Amino acid sequence: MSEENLFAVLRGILLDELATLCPGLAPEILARVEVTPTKDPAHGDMASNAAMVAAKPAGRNPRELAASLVERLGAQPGIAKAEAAGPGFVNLTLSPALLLAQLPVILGAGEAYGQGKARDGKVNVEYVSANPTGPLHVGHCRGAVVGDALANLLAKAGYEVTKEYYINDAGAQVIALARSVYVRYLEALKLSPEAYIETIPGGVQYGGAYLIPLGEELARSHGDRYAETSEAEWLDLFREFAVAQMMALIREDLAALGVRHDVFSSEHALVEAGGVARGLQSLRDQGLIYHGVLEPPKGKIPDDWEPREQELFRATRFGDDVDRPIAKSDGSYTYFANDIAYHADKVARGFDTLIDVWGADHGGYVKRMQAAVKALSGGKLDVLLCQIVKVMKNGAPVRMSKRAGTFVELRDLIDEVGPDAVRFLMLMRKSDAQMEFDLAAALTQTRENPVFYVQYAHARCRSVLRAAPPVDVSADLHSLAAPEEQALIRRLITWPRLVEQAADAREPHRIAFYLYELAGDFHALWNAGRDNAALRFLQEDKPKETVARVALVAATAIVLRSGLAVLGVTPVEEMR
RNA sequence: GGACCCGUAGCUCAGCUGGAUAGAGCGUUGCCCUCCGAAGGCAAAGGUCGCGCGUUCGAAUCGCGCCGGGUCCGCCA
Repeated sequence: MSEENLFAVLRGILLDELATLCPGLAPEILARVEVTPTKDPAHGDMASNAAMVAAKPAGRNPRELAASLVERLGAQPGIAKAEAAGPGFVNLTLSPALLLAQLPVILGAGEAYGQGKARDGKVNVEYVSANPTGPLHVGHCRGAVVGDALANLLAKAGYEVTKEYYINDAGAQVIALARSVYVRYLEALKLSPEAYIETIPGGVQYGGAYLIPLGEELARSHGDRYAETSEAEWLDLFREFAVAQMMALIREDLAALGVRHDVFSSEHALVEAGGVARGLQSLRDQGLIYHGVLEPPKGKIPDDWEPREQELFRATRFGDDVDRPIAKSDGSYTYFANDIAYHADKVARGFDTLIDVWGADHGGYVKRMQAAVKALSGGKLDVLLCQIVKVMKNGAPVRMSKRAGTFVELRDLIDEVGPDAVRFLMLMRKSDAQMEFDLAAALTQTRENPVFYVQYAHARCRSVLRAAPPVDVSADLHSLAAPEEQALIRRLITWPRLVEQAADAREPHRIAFYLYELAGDFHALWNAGRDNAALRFLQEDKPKETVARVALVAATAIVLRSGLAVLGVTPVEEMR
C-alpha cells in the first residue's frame, strides 16, 4: 500500500532535512516533531513545530532554524511554498498537483481509504458486559456504542481487534434471577408463590414481566416436577435456562443497535473450569497475595466496619491506593478475583492490548484492575469510562421510571429515534464527559442534528453521482480551484491521519466530529453552486469540469462512507 | 476524609496529547431567498477557558492548592 497519509509523507521529508541540518538529534526529540493541518489558510496547508522542538537540543535559534528548513523545503517538488512564521513554525503550502493527486488515491482505495497498515499486537475490546438479568436499559447504551465504534476504529487503524462481552453469570445476581424465574414458574402452574417468596432472602429481585414467558416455558417442558422440590433440585437448571434466555434477549437488543460481538465469555464457565485459581497462581508465585487486615477508610467509616483478616492482592505495588481483597470472609472469591482471572485468560489468549469500556459507576475499580493486569502480564489495560447520559426532551429531563413505563429500556430509545441517531449522537461527546441526549433534537432534519446533516451530505453525493457520467480515476482535475473545492479536498486528505490519531487516543468521538465538518464543507460547496451556477457539479457544456467535480464528489462519498462505517451508521442513498 | 471524571460563548459541546488571533451548533441580531441545487443561505455580536500560584520560548491543555458538579469508597457484581 502506498502511503495515504500525506502528513506522514511530508513529515518524513521534513525529518530528512532536519537530520541534515542538525545531525545527531535524539530519537525522543524527533518523535516530538509534528506536521499538522493548519487552522488558518493563511498558514498554508500544513505546519510543523520542528524548528521549535529541535532548536534547544541543537543549540540553535528556533526562528533561524525554521528559516534554514524553509530554504531547503522550498526546493522540494510537492511543496509550492515554505515559510517560517511566528515563534518558529514552518508553514507549507502544497503544490496544487500534489493536493489533487490525492483524489485518485481515494478513488482507487475506495472505502479502504484511511485503513492503517497492519500493526503488531492483538487488541481485545470488552464492552457492554451487562449482567444477564434482563433487557439492556439506556444506561448500557453509551458503552455499547462507544465500545463498538472504538473497536471499529482500532481495526481501521490497522490493529487486529476482537470485540468481547463478559457474561457475569456466576454471582449472587444470577441466583436471584433463577429464584425470580422460579416464582414465574409457580405462577405458570397456577400455584401460589407466596410461601416460596417468603423464603427468598431479599425477596423477588427481578419482578419484570419479561420473565413470565420463561416461567411458562419451564412449566411446559417440566410440568410440576420442581414445584415441591428443594432449591438444590432446580437452581442450576433454572439459572442456566434463565441466563441463556436473557443473553438471547440482550443479543437482540444489541442487534437492534447494530452491535455484534465476536466473543462472549462466561464467568461461570471460567469458574467451573478452575480458571480463578489458575489466574491467581501467577500472582501467588510473585508473592503478591497475602493475608492481612485493611485500614478502615479515612473519614466516614461504615457503620458495620470492623478489622478483619482477608486475602489481599498487593495492588499498591502497581499504583493502586490500597491493597484489594480477593477472598470474602467465607473463603469464596470476590468478584475482583474472578475478574483478575478473566483478564489473565484474555492475556493467555494472546491479546497484548486490553481495553475495557465501563460505566462511570465503576470508576473506583479502574486502578485495581490496571494494577492486576500490570502484575499479570506487564501489559497495559486501558479503561474507558462512560459518564451518565441524561435523556432530555425539549430541554426537560425525561423521567426514567419503570413505573411510569418511560425510557427504561434501550429498545425504547432505539424505537423512538432509530439506531443511526442513537449511535451517532452518543459519539458526539467525549466518553468521559457527561452528556445530554435530546430526543427532539435527534429527530430534527436540520444542521443542528449531526446524523441528519452527515447522512444528507452522503445522500446528496449519491444523488449527483446517479445523474453523472461514470467516475474517471484518471480525470484531469486542474479545474478544481474554487475555495470551496479546495477546502473540501484539504479536509478529505486529513482522513488517514485522523484515523491514526483518534485510534491512538482511543477517542471514537473524533470521527463523528470529523464527519460533521466534512459534511459542512460539502454542503458549503453545494450551496455555493446555488448562488453561482458555474460551481454546480454537472455542467452540460463543460465535460472536463464535470468529470473533475464528479471525481471530487465520489471521493467525498467514499470518505463519508468510510467514516460512517467506523461509527456503525448507515450511509443512506437518499433522504426519505 | 480519600480516589477518579468534569468545569471553555446565554445553552449543548469541540479544541488534533504544550503551539500562532480559542471553534461549531442552537439561541440572539441584521440581510438574502419565496421564477428551487432553500427539509434554507450569508453575516455580526457574544469569552478574565471555574479561581490562584507554578513549570517554559509558549498553557484551555502539564504540576500544586482551593471552589463547584458527578461517580465511587472492605465480604455487590
